[in-house]
Amino acid sequence: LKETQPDVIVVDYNLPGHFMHRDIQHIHQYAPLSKILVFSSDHDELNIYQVLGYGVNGFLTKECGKDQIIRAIYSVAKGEKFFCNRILDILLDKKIPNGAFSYSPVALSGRETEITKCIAAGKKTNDIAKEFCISVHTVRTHRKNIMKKLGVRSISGLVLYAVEAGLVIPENLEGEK
Amino acid sequence: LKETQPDVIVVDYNLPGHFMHRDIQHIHQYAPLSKILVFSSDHDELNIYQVLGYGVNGFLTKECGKDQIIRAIYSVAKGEKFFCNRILDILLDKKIPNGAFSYSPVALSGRETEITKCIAAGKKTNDIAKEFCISVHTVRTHRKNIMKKLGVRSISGLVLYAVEAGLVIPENLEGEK
DNA sequence: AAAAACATACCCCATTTGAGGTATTAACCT
DNA sequence: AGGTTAATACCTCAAATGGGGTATGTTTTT
Repeated sequence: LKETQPDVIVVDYNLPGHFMHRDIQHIHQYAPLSKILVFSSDHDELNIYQVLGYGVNGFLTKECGKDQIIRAIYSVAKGEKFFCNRILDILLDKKIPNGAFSYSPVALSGRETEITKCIAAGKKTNDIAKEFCISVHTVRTHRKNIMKKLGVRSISGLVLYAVEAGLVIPENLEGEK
Repeated sequence: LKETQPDVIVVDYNLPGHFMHRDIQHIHQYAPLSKILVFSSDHDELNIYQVLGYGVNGFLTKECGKDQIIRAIYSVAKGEKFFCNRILDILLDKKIPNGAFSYSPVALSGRETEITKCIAAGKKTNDIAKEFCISVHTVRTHRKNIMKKLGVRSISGLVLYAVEAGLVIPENLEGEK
């Protein structure tokens, strides 16, 4: 592999005794210039996310038609990315809950939303109270109402909601250090 | 629009005085069977996420070549999804930080990772101790070490890290109710 | 063989959460 | 005028957190 440096590598992982999803990463390391097109029927989303994270250029599932497979290979070779519908659905439905419908089964009030953001950003009740010039009690009351509305029993749940609702972008972790 | 119900609708939003990104949602409502191909040079990622969340079938940016645009229209008409590289990069880089490189400036040990997952999933220290059959003290120690490694001072920060690292999927909030 | 990392367990203590309340004021809806 | 929601503020109390330690045994690395 190191010598050949192919234009496109088509990998089918999760075949018993063959490549595992972890190996994709190694392929990427040994042949960094090659385009990687994954072709797998993996159904484990975490696996799929991980593989996508390795920097592959395309991902097809076994449900794809021949036509699509051929187009995928050409597209990937050209430097484009090619993900089949199932993968895109995972990416969109699961990771982009920002669409109005998907995160508003419960509606937080304006104030509640602001406070949710702060909590998710790791701010302490005290700091939030200062920031908005209101009493700690008020912040606590808001938080309780929020958690009740969301049906969540911990900060963790609240943060997950905030991420899901797009109130915080995880990468902004920096500010919390 | 309601009468025509076109096969494919190509929308260019964010043109002053024309469609705004919010309108995409309405198009989707009035012509639910039409495929929507968005063509925009929007650079606001939150906007883009939102538009993607509305259920569009394709998204091209102004950097796309003619060839790609044509293929996009045909693909979308066929029921496939078509997103150009820039959009896919946003989706991948921002939402899938699983790549070894992007989340391993610090490396948590195996146990630490497991415990991080649990904490991010909203489990209490007690429950985690029971789950792994270890002492609460141990869990606390692990958590402290984790937080130190991550340079984070709260559960919130820890959860954000977990999301960023792909250890939890935000939508699994359900289990926390 | 020595050093570093991991997993384990315990102590202390001040601060915060979570969960249960109550209450007042303003704004908005009908 | 009467009801609803929002935002504000306060109370109590058990439980959990965060920050600071120490310690021991087992791997893994050097």
